[in-house]
Amino acid sequence: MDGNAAGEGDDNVDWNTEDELEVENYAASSCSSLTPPSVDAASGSVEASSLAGTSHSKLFCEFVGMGFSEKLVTKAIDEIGEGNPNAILESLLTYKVLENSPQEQDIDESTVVKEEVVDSDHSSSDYEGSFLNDFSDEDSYSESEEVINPSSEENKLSFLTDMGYTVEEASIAIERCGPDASVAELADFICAAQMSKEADALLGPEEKPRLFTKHKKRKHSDCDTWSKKRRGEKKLLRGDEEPIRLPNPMVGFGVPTESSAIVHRTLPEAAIGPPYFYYENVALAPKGVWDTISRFLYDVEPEFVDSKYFCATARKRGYVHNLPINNRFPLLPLPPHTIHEALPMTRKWWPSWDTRTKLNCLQTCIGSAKLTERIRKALEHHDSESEPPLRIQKYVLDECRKWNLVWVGRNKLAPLEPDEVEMLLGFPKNHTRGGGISRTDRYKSLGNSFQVDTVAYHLSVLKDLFPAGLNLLSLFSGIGGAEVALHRLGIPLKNVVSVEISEVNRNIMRSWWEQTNQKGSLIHIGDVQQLNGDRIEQLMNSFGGFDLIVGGSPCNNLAGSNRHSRDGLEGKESSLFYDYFRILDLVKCIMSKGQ
DNA sequence: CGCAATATGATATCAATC
DNA sequence: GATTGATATCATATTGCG
Repeated sequence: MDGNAAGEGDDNVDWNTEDELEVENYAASSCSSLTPPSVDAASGSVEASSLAGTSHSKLFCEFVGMGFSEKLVTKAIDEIGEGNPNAILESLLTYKVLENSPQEQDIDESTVVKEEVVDSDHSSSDYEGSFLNDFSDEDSYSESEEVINPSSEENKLSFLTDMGYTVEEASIAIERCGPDASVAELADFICAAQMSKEADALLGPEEKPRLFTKHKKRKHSDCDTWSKKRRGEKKLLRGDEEPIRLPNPMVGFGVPTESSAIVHRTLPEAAIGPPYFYYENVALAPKGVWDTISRFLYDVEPEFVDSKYFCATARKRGYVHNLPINNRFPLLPLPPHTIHEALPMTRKWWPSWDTRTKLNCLQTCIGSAKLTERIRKALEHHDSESEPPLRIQKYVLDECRKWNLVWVGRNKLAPLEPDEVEMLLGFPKNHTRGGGISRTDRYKSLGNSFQVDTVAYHLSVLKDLFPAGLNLLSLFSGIGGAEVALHRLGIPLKNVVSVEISEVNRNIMRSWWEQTNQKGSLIHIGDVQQLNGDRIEQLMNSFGGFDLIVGGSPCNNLAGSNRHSRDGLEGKESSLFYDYFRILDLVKCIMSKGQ
């Protein structure tokens, strides 16, 4: 790939590594404006974070043009920074494969490579061609290769078979997706193929959903109308986005206070458990994100719910799950449903022109003292007996809505206290307090958490199904919203495997676990990427599988309040969604094998 | 160094309007 | 149907302080 676009301006970048990972047939078709990548001259020394923020750089386009998926390219660039294209390429080729490795103690200078990567003699181009051709003979695949060569098909293949796919499926996927497809893409492909088996009866094989970004051309109206005729409301094709629409009102399949509840739905065959799964993220994600999430999670339609139907604060979230939806019941006692009920002290100072009855979404940051001072001064500028001018009212209300301010005195507004946030989200008082946790961390942990009443309503159907308790795999546990919800529902927790990167959050959760005298055992794991098939299988063998897998993967690259790196599902943290899918699919496969 | 305070838009949807 | 305005949003980078 050295030579083409790179020749225009960045010859200073050494694209040839020792690894000699050549990518041929570079075609920058998907890039409208192809310009040379703007690589800093001091390539290696550039701090990753300084450049990683730019969303769709030229470098990005270049890699996409090579045939890598957008999500992987973004992830790689985010992890490495644009200053080191070699490392990005390496990362693209190694991504996901290396997760086979259970340990990651020494992270050496080549950021991506956690495991010894010896490869290199066979540059991929010659090798893969022959490999694919020879592949019809299964026996030719030898397990003797101990050295992981992430760019080789063998490892992709073995990784996929480790995930539980058949050799046939894996090899077809490699063939269809191309030699440079990552394991994530391959798994995606196989998954989609499995999911669309039923659809085959209706759709011709050539009209299956094309999940990757390598679409050569867009099949436009013909396909569109064709599949619409067949499928009615839902279109499978990507490219001409038919985004999932958010419901209005955002009540999902039903909430306790509204009568219009859907009590029946038909899950896709591939989605049916065991185990039950429950995935959560922000509803207002960038376009296409929920389509992707839904596609990965076995085509289950997301349930979008605003927590304002459960408590005094809004929280618009999407939930993808395969739980039953009839006979749900809410947590008791019902939490306060209005600001006045939740925060009675504010009523005394609440002006009549502030018509809010619900708070907006509780976030990870709070309004500053400077802001509330500015507002106070603005309000004091007029006659105190009368209402402020409409212009002032609007300014104040805008800021109140933006920062969730409440009235605590005459002309005096304030952000919520941490314990008020705890209460509003359904956590026990002081859940996040003490033990060396700073105030800032409390806001952050709480802002990233579930609204317990909302989640508990969805999980309540499990109470009858698991009267003796359940085994829970909790990914991205945070401060344990799912655990608290199940506990408050009276569903015993037998074994809980909790994966949470933040030590602060792990401490909060362990503290809660001890204070609530849990009978089961709590196993903490730090990093989802460490949770590989072997570890999962070992855990499952020790107590016989998981009944429920809960996870809300990071939203920070999806959330609107992120000014810096709203990169979508391919962002550095939010792409961990794919680990949720990976682990869920692993568990599914292990459990479907029937012990 | 940890912590707190502060400033910093962009994206998406919906409703009204042209 | 296109445009415009209103509204909402599980955040990050930087700076200053103790």
